[in-house]
Amino acid sequence: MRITSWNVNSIKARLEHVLAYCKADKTDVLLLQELKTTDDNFPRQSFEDIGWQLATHGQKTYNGVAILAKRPIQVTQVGLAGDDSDEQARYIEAEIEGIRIASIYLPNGNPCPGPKYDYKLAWMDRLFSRAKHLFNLEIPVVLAGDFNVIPHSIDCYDPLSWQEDALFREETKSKFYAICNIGYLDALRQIHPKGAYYTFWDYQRGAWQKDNGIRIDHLLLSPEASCRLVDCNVDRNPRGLEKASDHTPIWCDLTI
DNA sequence: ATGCCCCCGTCCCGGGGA
Repeated sequence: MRITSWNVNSIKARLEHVLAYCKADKTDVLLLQELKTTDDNFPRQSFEDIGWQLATHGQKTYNGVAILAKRPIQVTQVGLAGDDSDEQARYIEAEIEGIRIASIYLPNGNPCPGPKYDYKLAWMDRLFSRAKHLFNLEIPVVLAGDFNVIPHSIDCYDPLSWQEDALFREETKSKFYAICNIGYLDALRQIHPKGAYYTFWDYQRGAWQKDNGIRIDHLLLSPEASCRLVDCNVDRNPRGLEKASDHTPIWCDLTI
């Protein structure tokens, strides 16, 4: 089973690209981030028409996450627990074919320091709690999405210039490592220990043309999932299309 | 030090993204 994560930067602006991806049979499960629309305005019918099922957690203008699949989706969580005052739509989780799968849009956190960075760190603490809870279920778990974290220097075209950025500073990485250290495996690095596998290129400064990218979209696997991991990679093709998202899909294949 | 580019919306500018 192939599981793919893609920050589409507006589902309405990217609808044709995403539909084409589904129609081309590129994946079995598609996790989306940055829908930038409400559940009511999500183009649900377009996907149902091609036989896909979907669960969305959207909001107006900003954020928004979704889980799309050819198989039945049993939603297990909408929104990230731990702060009742948090109204940002950044987490949805479901069970598909016995695998617990989360679509995650972790806060950016810039400018840093500041309230947005404080929100990012608090959100990461809440994600840690959820990740630990899921880990203890001893089932296959895939935590996937736009983590807005550059894990290591190898994941950045110019690490020095990102040193103090909210995506790469030590406090951010520490909290990301803490989640990994529960026992989750970075699927991309398990399959490809070395080399640049960027998932995001800025629209500005010709970043795509110069391959000035960063790896911030990740697939984290619990032991029950990682023992089934057979392949993982970044699909750079969608980033080169006209009217592309600034992110490109990352996928992993699990046996059965 | 700032903007570049792109998306959104009580919409032609400003907030947010990363």
